[in-house]
Amino acid sequence: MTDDRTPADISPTRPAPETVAALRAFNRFHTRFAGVLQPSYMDSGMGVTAARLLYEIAQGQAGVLASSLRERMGLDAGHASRIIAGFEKRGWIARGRGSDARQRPIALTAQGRAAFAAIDARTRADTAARIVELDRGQQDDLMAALGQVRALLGDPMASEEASGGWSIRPFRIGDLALVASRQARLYEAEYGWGRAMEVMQGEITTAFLRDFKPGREQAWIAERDGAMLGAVLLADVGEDVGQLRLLHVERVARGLGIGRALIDQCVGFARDAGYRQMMLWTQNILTQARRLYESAGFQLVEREAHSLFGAEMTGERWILALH
Amino acid sequence: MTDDRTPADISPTRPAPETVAALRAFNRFHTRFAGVLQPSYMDSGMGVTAARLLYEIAQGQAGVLASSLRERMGLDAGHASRIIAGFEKRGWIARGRGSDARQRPIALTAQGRAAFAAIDARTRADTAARIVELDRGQQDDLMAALGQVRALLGDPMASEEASGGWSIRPFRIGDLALVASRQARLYEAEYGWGRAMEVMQGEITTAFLRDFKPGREQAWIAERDGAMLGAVLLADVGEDVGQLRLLHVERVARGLGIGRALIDQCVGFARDAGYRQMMLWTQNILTQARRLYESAGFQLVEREAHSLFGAEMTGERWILALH
DNA sequence: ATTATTAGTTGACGTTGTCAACTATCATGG
DNA sequence: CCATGATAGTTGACAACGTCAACTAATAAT
Repeated sequence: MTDDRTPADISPTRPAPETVAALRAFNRFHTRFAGVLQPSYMDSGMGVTAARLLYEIAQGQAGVLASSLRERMGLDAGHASRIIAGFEKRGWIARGRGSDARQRPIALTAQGRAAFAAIDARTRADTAARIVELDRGQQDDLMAALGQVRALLGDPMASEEASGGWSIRPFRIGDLALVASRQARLYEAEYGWGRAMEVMQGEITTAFLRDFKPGREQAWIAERDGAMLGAVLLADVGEDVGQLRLLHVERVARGLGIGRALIDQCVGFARDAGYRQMMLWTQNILTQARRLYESAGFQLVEREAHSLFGAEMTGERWILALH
Repeated sequence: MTDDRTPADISPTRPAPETVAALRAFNRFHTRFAGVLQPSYMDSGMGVTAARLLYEIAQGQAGVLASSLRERMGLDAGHASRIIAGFEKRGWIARGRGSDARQRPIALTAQGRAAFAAIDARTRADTAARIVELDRGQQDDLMAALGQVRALLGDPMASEEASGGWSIRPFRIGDLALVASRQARLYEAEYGWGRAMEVMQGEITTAFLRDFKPGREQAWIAERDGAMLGAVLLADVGEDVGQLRLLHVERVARGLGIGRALIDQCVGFARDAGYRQMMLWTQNILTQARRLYESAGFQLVEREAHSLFGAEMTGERWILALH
């Protein structure tokens, strides 16, 4: 786990001009790409705003209030009112009465669902058509990059979305090297640990892959929409002891309980695999990680000062009995 | 180098539903994020369209024709005409006469440049404000992800942009593990070489890092806006022989001459460092890479059949005398 | 009971964007 | 050279989009 950065580490650096330029260029690109400028949404005969509104109605709970939609989309009350009235006239929605008689809860009719489904299918096909030439691997890359952008730009939806939330899966080809890369950069940025740490991470992941014992060992990746949020390894160190290694959670994903979930996944697997004990090494300055280990039941059994990564610190060994 | 995929490998797989869903979700997010819906661009008193038009005028050559702008932006002739007339009335542009008397080439006046600069600064500040909380590393991640998205979604601008084009730089922390990850996934997707290859890549990069000899060894990353497009390593194998290792170019970046540039960089460095000879191992089925090596002056000196990565293939040793 | 607030509607109105008609110029081919 | 057609840009009519403020009806606060 890689937390407890010192204040200096998280102090908001003023964004670099290149970053700002890149983001602006991307914004221009995407505006064109998404075709937001086009007035008629997918030739459906309604404007983009109406289409977005219909989308919100269709996705949300039946019985939404106009005010909630308006607020969510930043729409003018009058404008929204007219669009909604239009939907009603077309028979797409029905409006009832709420407990509050001023409210007129909106629900899609069967007809409305059909209309939305038609538009939705059209959009989906259109979107799909724009990425047909991407193979499976490139699609994964795309999803990861999209997820990364959303996470970094702070999309509040990204964390709660139906499609999304995060999940944990076993590692696949290329994952472990990516873990090593992320960790190397993360520790460098947060603690200034340099190449020594990077080499160690490379050695750990490569050795893990080379000697991988299916059923006895495993690595897990926490991800959201294909973007890696964290990872952990379980290695067999003999004598029925499993070592938890390379736990980390990306900064953008902290506070979601991912670290704990990864530890639980790891410990659960080890227990099922019949290990007698879990073991891990960590550093005293990784206090957030230490808290996690402690709360998962690990106990500190050994400490040793060293300066493997430049600065002086204390390595710690923690164990957890499994039976 | 990783080319010459068989037809089966590049056959356009039908996009997976998750990918389409992720892209659509991203589109919704970004539409909101970029605020394209807002009618007045940055409270500048003009609409988004006018703002975009002004941007195009300011960015392009002086003396642009309205028709060119219109066509580029997909604008209605009448609409554009009125907006441009508005700019002229405000004194932001001056219109001359072209060789063709129908044309009225547009040029920004000093006043127009000032007005644009003001808006541009505002936009830049606004954009910067949205990413202030990102540290340097996260900004790099963001740029890489943005570049990746643009490349994968096929932004024609992405390749030619002033900011961009691609460039080659020495490796930094975390780069080599990323190279290993990308290569593992690439070879897996294109040739089905599995874990054996992945382990090899991990071993090569880790060993390189562990025994790195500054001045004698180096690795280079080709990138565009922070997104890795390719890489190559130069390793010292003794007796004044330098080995070129792990050359690869991402699919989205092929055909730009990046492979050749990486080889040249590598060979140039080796020559300057005083190596006597360059050497490399490759596989017979990587015909695109072989062509590159050949055109760079390498000569095939040894072949050996093996099946290290599953399928039967022939490993090849190529050398290049440097003096 | 008075006052303020909230959900939603309606009318007036300005802005944005579309379409077609229009002027002025240029290009081409007999 | 003239007829024809295309092109650059303008203009007017008009529909759609969006904003603002006034309005109704119901609820909440005191």
